[in-house]
Amino acid sequence: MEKEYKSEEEFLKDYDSSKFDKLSATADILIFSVSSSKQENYRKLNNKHFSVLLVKRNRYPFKDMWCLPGGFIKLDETSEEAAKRILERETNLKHIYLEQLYTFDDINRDPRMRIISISYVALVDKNRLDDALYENASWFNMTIDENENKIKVNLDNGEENFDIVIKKTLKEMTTDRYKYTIEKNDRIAFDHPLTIVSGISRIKNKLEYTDIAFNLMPEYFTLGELQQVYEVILGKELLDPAFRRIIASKVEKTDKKRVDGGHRPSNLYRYKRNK
Amino acid sequence: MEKEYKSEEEFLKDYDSSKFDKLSATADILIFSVSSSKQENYRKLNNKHFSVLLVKRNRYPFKDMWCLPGGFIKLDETSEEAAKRILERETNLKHIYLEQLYTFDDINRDPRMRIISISYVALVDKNRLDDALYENASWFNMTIDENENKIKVNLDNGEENFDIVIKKTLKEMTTDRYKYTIEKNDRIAFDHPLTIVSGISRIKNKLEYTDIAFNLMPEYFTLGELQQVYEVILGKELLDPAFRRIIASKVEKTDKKRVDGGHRPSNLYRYKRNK
DNA sequence: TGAATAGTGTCTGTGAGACAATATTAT
DNA sequence: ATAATATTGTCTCACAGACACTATTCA
Repeated sequence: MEKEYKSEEEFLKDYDSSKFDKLSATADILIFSVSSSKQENYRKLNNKHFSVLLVKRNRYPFKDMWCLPGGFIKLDETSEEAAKRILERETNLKHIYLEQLYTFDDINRDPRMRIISISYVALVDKNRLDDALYENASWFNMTIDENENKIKVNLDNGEENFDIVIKKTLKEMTTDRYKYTIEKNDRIAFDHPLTIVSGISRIKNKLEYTDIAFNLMPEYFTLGELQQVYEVILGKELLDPAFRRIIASKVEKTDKKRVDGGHRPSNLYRYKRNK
Repeated sequence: MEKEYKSEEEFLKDYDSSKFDKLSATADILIFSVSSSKQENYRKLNNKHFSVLLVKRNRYPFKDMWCLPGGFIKLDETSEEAAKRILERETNLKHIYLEQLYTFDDINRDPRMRIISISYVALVDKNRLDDALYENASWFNMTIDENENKIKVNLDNGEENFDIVIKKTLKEMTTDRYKYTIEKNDRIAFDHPLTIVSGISRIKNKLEYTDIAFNLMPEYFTLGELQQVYEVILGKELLDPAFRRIIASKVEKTDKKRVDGGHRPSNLYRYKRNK
């Protein structure tokens, strides 16, 4: 039998918050960037890679495995604030592109207790980072190989190299939507392989119909560099003229040039907001 | 000073889960559908509306206001399972299109305590519903009016009629992404106006590049009806030939016909998965 | 017969894909 | 001179927007 209250104030004064189940929540962040590796041939451009920042766990659970930077959400901060706090801790940067991705909450995703993970995607321009990373953190280049049924992501930080494989199964009641399950993974903690794959998929999609790519770029860039960023994320080559046509309205030419090697120098452009 | 553990088992046996902050979580569901209202003129088609199911709160907090169907997530169920449980309670239906929308977690979004809301969008075909709704629930037709800075949604269930107004402000560091803040709302509880607007926006977007619309349709439908569904959700009229071209590959003609009023009968179609 | 919806034909402009051609640099 | 990238020109084809036209029903 429930007591009758006359006002919200009266109700709240009486409220016993302990009668409902409670759980812990973490904010986990996919910090994506594009890295370039030097080429042997002085004429050639640097190779670019789509990369993600992972942290080596130095404590249980999943000790010695890699995981996404993350941390418990405090009672006096939102998940986004927690994400920003962690982002600053890992990269020393504020004002970074950040967007909520998905909330993962399988019952046994953490062996300790019920912990849900509110995941975020951050995009950073690696040029803004000093090389000094937070302890145990490392950039992994990703090579993505996707077909109808599976997504394979190879992760390589120069020292360790391993694959994660995710199985896609069509959800009933709909098309175009998949349920992801981990098929192979022995180096990444928790359900973070799912987070990685979801994040890649989100960024791939948004790349085509938004301007998020510019968050991965420095202030001045060449159209070739920009195109390479699109290419490594989309995982396919684009035709120069088509790319330039599409991108034309989003950039403005500057009077600077980049002299790069044994080939024609290129103009530097800057991001221009539309309208 | 942290104790050294030799194995994960040992660590877990010792683990004290009380040392981290805990909070409650609810699953809140936007149940969308398309309703049709009868026309006076026997020749005309029924008017269609994009509609959402709201529940009148009969207890504090926000007593007597409308809110989304929802409930606390139990420790032994995922948020999706909770959403399905609530969906079945409200509509008596299983196997409904359901997708996670966003996790809202402003610190003071609930006056009782820290409660985060993991929101879901469900799409139902109203024809599958018996009219007997769960207690206090009611379908509200939505009329959406959006410009660069604001989104106004008029809600009407035949008895009550009111507006919510949401202000859009561009997030820094990006284009195309907005922060939503409630500018006007006096009939809807919690931050649910934000949830409603986010859900509308998600469905509008997905309508154009996925097949979700068919989740709002009965098994057999006319192309005119399907077009109307697109029109009421997108909030604009479409040209018949263009619509039929686009949709052609997703439907198959059946030998049934719908005889409707003082005009030419139309063929009934069925959803056909692509390839 | 007329009002209403159902369904089709076709012109036009835009824009992506494809490929060729030209420009410029360091060694 | 050559290998490499930078940049532009242009043809074609697919397709969306626009609008006109025909078909069919019931009161």
